[in-house]
Amino acid sequence: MRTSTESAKKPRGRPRSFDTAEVLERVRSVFMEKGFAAASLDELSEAAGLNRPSLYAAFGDKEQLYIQALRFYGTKSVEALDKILSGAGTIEQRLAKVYMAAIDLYTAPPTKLGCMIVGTAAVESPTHPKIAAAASELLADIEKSLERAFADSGLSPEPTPAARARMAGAIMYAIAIRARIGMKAAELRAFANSMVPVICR
Amino acid sequence: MRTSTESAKKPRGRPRSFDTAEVLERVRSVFMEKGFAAASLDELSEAAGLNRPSLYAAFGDKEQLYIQALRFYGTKSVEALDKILSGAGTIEQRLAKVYMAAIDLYTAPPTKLGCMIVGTAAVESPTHPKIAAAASELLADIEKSLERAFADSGLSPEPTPAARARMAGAIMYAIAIRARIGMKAAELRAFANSMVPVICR
DNA sequence: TTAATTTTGTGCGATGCAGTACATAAATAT
DNA sequence: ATATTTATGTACTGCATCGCACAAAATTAA
Repeated sequence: MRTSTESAKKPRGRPRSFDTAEVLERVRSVFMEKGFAAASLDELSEAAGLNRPSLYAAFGDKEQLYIQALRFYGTKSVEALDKILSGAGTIEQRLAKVYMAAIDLYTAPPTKLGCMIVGTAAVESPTHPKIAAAASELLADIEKSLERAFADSGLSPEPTPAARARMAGAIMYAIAIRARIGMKAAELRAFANSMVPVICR
Repeated sequence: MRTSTESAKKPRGRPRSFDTAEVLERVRSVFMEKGFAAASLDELSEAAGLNRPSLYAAFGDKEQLYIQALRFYGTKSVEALDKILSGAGTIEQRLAKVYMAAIDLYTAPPTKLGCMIVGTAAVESPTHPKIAAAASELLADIEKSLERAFADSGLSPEPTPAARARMAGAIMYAIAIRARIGMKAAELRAFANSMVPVICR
């Protein structure tokens, strides 16, 4: 919780002209559109609104910058997921709500970019172990959140909460892939809605 | 069916020193490891065993080369899928066999690269519409193959064959993603096996 | 044997890119 | 005020990369 905007004491030198969270958000959108490898530092720094040396000083090299953007995105996503899952309604209703929110996000105009983890981090995993580790950690967090929800929801213990969570996660990843490749939101919604009762049977 | 190796008449000029299928296979492995954007033409031509001008003359630019490698991979995969699905055994047995074969492929040493469509084509889709189209077509072929198998398998018509196919496909994509990010084969197998009865219920 | 045709391979040119040095600016501490 | 510290911005340096030009090689047609 030390993003910026509210630092306790005055930091000594010239103050930064940017907000860390906003820079990560803008950088994230470039990475999500182009992927890690195809995103150039020129594009990234232009989108961020600050120049390369400032980017390097604040975030390190391209890989470190990417990982911070990924964690930023992932943490926010997991929080949103937790919030919906711990809200009101049956587990079916909450899971459907999660999928609808994800689909809205994945297919948001102007271009349907899917999910950053599934859509961009996975490619780099074989060549960038740190990216793979961060992605793997985030997917684990997502499934932990789902597992908690299933554990607390009075469903039959037959498919274990962990198994249901893996399944629900798999459906989410598949939606993200298909969104990025171009499937329409309506089809994705129909698919997701058809899967909810299967997962919660 | 005009790959090479067996051309009817002598083609006039200097004969090619390479086999198209083998070049596509080698190129594919580079693309699968690095992804489209990070794979350099130097790496590709070195792996292919021929130099850049020959690559260009034979396959066009990087994007065209990638698409041909993708189609080559995809077509072979769909054929293998069809073969297993139209083989002997209950639908549960055949689907499990499909997953085991996929997991073997996705986690093959030395590095676990998952599936080319899900693992590398998806990233480029927003910026390369032709890649998106090819990937989308291949995923559709995969699900058509699955749908045929479910339609011919005496399962209850309640979840329609199309719905079962989308579900079975989703599980396969999720396996591919997790393989690429680093999940162990044993875990993937356990997950796949737990999903088979759910899909075939 | 000569011409025509296609592939091969060296090598080049223009561009783009990641990362950094250096001078300038803006703030706090003394 | 002066010094110190941190951030900004211009400009630069190698280096990798893509795509192609051009000449040599290998084959068939005449």
